[in-house]
Amino acid sequence: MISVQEQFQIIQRGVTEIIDEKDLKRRLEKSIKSGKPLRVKAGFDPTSPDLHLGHTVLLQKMKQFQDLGHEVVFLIGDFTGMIGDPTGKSETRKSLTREEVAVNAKTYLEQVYKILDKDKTVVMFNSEWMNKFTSTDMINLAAQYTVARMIERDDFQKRLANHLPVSIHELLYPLIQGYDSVAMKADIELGGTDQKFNLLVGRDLQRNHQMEPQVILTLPLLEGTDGVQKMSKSLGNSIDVLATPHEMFGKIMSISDDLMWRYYELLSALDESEVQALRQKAEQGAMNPKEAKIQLAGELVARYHSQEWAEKARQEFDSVFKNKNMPKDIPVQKTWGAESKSICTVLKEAELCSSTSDARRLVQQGAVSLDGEKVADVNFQLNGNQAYLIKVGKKRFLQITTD
RNA sequence: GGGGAGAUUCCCGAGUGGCCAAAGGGAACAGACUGUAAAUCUGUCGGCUCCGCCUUCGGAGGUUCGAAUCCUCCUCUCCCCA
Repeated sequence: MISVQEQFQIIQRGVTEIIDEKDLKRRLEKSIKSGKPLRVKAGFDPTSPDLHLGHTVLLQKMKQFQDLGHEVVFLIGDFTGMIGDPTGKSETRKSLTREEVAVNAKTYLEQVYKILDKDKTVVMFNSEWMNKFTSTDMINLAAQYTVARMIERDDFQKRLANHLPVSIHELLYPLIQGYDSVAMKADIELGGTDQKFNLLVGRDLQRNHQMEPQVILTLPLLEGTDGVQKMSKSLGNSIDVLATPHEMFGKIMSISDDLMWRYYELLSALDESEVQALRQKAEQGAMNPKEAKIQLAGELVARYHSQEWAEKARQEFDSVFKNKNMPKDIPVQKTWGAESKSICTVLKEAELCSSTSDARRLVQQGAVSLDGEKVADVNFQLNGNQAYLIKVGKKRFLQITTD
């Protein structure tokens, strides 16, 4: 059994805040003595079923707990998902239907096991206990918190200050999340820094239920590819865990140099000191930052696919962007009939651009080429029954074949 | 219940009768450059049979030669009073 100190070292790494450290150590000690693992809770909203790198910061931490022999509970907020967590939202989220939630939860789990140990993971749904909740129970729960305390929360404060709506049911969200901790007797709860308030409510409610309050661990939020907002599917700045090797590699290569270091810090398995060393080298010009980025992209692709794919993705990237070759897996489409079609029509029909107008603009900007020749004329006609290689911008390709 | 403010193109946000497909910023896309799809600079950014036409400014009507801008009703939101 690993000692308290050693466990603490591992747990504490990369964590923003631990409330409360002493509690955590005490509980670890108790766990070692009794041989009873701690129950670690992390809740997920089944709203956006695609797991991205932002989620993995938390999942990696969960994995560490698993490796330390604790019981990790992946809690799917299928009940709360119908409310929609107001955290960090500038507006009320739309509620999901039961069916949507169910489908999303399933998709979610499939992806989670890319990181967590499937056999060791306990999955719970909070509808398990929340569906049994009566209106009376709900009122009793709501009675345990005051409005003043609830709207202390940052998100509510901001929205209130900006004259944006806050619905009553949103105030219930932190309460239900907190009650989950009571229902499942959580020892520890993990969450992003934006979850701090909700996690604290869990402690309060546990106390009210004569339980020892859970220890809470907050983890930093990963910024999306834009480098500013937190990674989220709905903001379109995410890198999905299920992204293809090429896509994942490419997206990581496209982040800014500054952001790369942040990704190193939060995602890489490298030690802090190793990252520091790398950073120094790059900043002193002893190493091209591009190399550091390639290394990072390779590491992550290898983690979610394989070493082999990482290598392939790197070669492909070099080939396409460094040596300006054509990518290998160009989408192929059969030619149409005998009649000729204008270039813009072809681009639009092949969904290489969103509209004919868009196609015209691209042609006018010199972004479109045909068999390596730039197309300058918006009305350029392509013959039917003829093979072509179309390129739009740097990354959109289409091969038209005759057979 | 009473009084006031507001809903604008992907997002934020100007615009209060024609000069508005609608300022500015962000995102996105393209071009140049480059160490890469970084940074920087430039351009584009409703649709179409594209130098012209069509459809947008919460919804439905109306006034007007002409409305995102004025009027009426409706939906939603915020603030103040009770």
